[in-house]
Amino acid sequence: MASALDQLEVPRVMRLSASDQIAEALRDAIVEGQLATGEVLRQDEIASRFHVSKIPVREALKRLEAEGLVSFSKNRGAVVAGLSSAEISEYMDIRALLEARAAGLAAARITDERLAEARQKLAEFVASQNTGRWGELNWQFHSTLYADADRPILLAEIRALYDKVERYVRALLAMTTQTEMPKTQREHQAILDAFARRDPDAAASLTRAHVLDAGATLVQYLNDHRHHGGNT
Amino acid sequence: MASALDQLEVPRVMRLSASDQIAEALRDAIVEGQLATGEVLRQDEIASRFHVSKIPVREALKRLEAEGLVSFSKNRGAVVAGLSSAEISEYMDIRALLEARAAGLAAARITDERLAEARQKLAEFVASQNTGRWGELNWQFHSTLYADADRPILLAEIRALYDKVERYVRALLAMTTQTEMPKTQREHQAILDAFARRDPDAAASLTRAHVLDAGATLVQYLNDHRHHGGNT
DNA sequence: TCTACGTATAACGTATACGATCTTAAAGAA
DNA sequence: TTCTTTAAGATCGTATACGTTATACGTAGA
Repeated sequence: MASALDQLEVPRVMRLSASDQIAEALRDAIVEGQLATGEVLRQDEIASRFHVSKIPVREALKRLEAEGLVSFSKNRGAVVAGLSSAEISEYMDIRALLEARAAGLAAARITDERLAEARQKLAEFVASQNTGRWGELNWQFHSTLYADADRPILLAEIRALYDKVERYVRALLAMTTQTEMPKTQREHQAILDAFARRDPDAAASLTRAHVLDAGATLVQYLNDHRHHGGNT
Repeated sequence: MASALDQLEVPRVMRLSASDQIAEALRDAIVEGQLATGEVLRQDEIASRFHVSKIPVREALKRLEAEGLVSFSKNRGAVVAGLSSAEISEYMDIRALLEARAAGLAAARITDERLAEARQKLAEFVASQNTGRWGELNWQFHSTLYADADRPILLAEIRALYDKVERYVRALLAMTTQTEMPKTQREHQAILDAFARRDPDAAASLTRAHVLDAGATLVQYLNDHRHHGGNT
């Protein structure tokens, strides 16, 4: 059945619909903190920036509203949603539960190859000087560890939670570079060691503590720096 | 500032945007199982049924896609999303974690009034002959118990998980009415008793077991009745 | 009869258009 | 001056319109 057609690379332009592409781009911008909380998302402006009409823009915004990243007010459009410190605390608490579960499941079954991969990611993280990439490297390290749990939905839920708080974590990391980083990396190493021992209970409890610690640090930082704990 | 105008009830016909109303209606129909898995959701048909154009319909469908209740194929439109038994198992596992957390938090701080309210809901549930309302009554009982946890986001996450699996739970309940119901109600009573004792650990572990048990029963039922474990 | 191709029809995704609502700022009243 | 009113402009939410893509069916050839 081999033929010259097998060699043809189909360009497959337009892999995603316009609304999906816009949702992706806006999500990235919000998650990375390029769009600040409360910023108004004017449909016509976004439309012309992407060279499309408002229709796919609105569909993208509706999707992001469902994801909790933007919020609509009737006849007043969409703004980038923000989280109060209480809400962030809740999300980190839920993350701790889900990540501990994923860690416990994965630690019992992680392969040597995956372990090596996680080691590699952690080394990249430690070596990285680019603070802008820390969020991504941190995610790659943890998600690699969770991969052998073989729980795609659990992983997706964790990722969704990650996206909601990522901007706040970034803001904190940008401040406390040398203060917090060694502790974070010690925790990472301890988690990796627990996985290497195939110790599910240790992996789970260290992961839970790691996330809760990050959450507590984050909430304290926000309560200190936000004048009186508002959100919007 | 008082005037006769204050007494006028504004009809407030357009309380929600068209797309939000349609999203609500479609979500209810999917969650209640009125729209079967795989059913095609034709935009023009839905639009004419609601007396609107396709635009708000598409926005509603995009929102439901983000919620995981429908799925789009490019240029082929939307269908009601389905879950494999593995996916249902994952969701129930996550529910068990989150509901146990909510139960543990709430049991420590539940008020007498709330406890009475939960007792009332459970009595309604036990007395109800209308199997169609069981899903709602079950939710009301559990969410009443969780209310004093004062964790709105945790509660919303639990609700979202509930919505994803509700149709499958319903399908099961419709079958095994007399077999499973006494056990379920015994578990409900035990949970309520744990709350009454303000025993967070018992409330959490009983709730976890309750959800996991429902999940296991559900998955077993589906594996027996779905010819060879497919989804869609 | 069966397979491959071509055309028709239906549905999708998006652009354009338009009334409705909100915002802003100027004009007028206190 | 300061507060209220009002009119203009901007932005939203949705209807209509249109090109594009998938599916179904009929037709030609083996």
